[in-house]
Amino acid sequence: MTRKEQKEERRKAILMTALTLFVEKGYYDTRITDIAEAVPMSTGLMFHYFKSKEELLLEVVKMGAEGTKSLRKGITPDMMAQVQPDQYLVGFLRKMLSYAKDEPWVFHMFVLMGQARRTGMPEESRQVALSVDIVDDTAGLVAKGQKDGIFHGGDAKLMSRCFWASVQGIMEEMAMDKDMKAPNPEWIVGLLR
Amino acid sequence: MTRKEQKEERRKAILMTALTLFVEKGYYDTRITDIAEAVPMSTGLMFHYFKSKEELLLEVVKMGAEGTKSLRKGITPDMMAQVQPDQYLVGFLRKMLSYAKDEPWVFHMFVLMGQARRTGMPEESRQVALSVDIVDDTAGLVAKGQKDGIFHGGDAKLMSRCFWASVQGIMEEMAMDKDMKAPNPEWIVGLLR
DNA sequence: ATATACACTGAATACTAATTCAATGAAAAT
DNA sequence: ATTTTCATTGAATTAGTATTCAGTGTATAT
Repeated sequence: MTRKEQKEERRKAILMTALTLFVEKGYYDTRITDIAEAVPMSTGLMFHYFKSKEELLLEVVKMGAEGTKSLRKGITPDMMAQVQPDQYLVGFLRKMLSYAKDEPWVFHMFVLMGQARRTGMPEESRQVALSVDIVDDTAGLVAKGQKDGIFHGGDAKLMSRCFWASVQGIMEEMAMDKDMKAPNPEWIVGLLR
Repeated sequence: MTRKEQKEERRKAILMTALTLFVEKGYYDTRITDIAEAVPMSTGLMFHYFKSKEELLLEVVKMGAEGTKSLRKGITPDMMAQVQPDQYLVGFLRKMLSYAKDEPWVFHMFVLMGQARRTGMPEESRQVALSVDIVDDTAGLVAKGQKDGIFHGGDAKLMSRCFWASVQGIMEEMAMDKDMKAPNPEWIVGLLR
C-alpha cells in the first residue's frame, strides 16, 4: 500500500470517528482530543490531516452531501413511475432505520446532515448541508401522491418539510438511545396519508 | 416596587432572553455577552443574577419543568374522558403552534426542553428535562385511542415517543425558520391513526 | 440629611480547548 | 547504504470566553 493510500485511509478513519462522536455527543461536546483518542492517534496529528475542528466537520458534511447526491443519481425516472410515492418513502425509511443497528454510518450521516442544516453549527457546514435539498425533491413525490389520492391535501412543500423534520426528530431520538426500537416506517408516512 | 421584586423581574428578563437565544442560536453558540447585550445589561452583572452560564441554562430548564408539571395538573380526568385522544392531541398541538407567532415563549420552551433531553447539554439540565416525562403520559392516551379503534396498533410507548420526537423535529424546524408556515396538527396526529 | 446596601460597570483574570511546533523515528526513494 | 520525506508525538502556545473584581453611583432605609 502506497503512502498516499495509507494517508487516505487514516483520513477516512478520522472522518468516521468524528461522525460518530459528533452525532452521539454533539459537535461542541466533542473535543478534538476525544476524536484523537477514539481513532486512536495523538492530538497533534489530527491537525496533520485536517487544519481545524471546523474543517473536519465541514469535510464530514461534504462527504454526506456527496453521498446524498450520488444516492439521488441512482434513482431513475422509471423507478419513480413504477412504485407509488408512499411505498417509495416507506422503503427508504425502512432501509435507513435498519442501518441504525448494524451499519450506523448512513444513519449517523443522515442525523448529522439534518443537524447541520438546523442547529448552531459553523456557517460553512450549514451552507453545504443546505445545498442538498431533500425537501424539494420529496415535494414532487408528495404532489404525485396527492394526485393519486393516496396523500391528503395541503401545501406539498410544507408537507414534505414536515415529513423530513419528523423523520429527523425520530432519528435523533434513536441516535440518543441505542436501545430504542425502530418505529414502523408506515407510521411516519401516515403523516402524509 | 420593592428591590426584591425588581430583582426578580430582572431575573425573569434574563431567563426569557436566554431562552430565546438558546433556541435561536443554540446553547453553545450563545455567548453570555450576547445575552447581556440583548437584555440589556453589562456582562459582569449577569453573574450577579446567575453564578454561571450553566446555572442559567439549568434555571431556564427548571422553569420549563415547572411549567410542564403545572400544565399537567390542569388536566382533569373527566377532561380526558370527554375528549377523544386524537382530538386532545390535535388541540394541544394547535395551541402550541399558534404560540409560535405571537407569544413564542411556550413554543421556545418546548423546543429547549426537547433539546435538553437529547443533544449535548450539561448533564444536570438534561436530568431535569428528563424528569418531566411527557412520553409515558401520552402512552396511556395512545393505548386508549387504540382501544377505541382510532389509532393503529403497535407498542403504545414507542408510538408516543415517535409522536413527540416528530413534534420536536417540526418545532425545531419552525424555530429555525420564522417564515415557515405552521403545519396542520391533524397531519402530525396522522402518525398515530 | 446621612448612612447603607446593592445594582451596576467594564477591564483584568482564569480557564478550557484548539492549535502550533520542535523533535523523533521509520518507511520510501536514490 | 544513505538520504529524504513525512507520519507521529506531546508539551507549549494561543485564542476565545466565562468569570471575577475593585470601584461607582443611586435608590432605599433610618
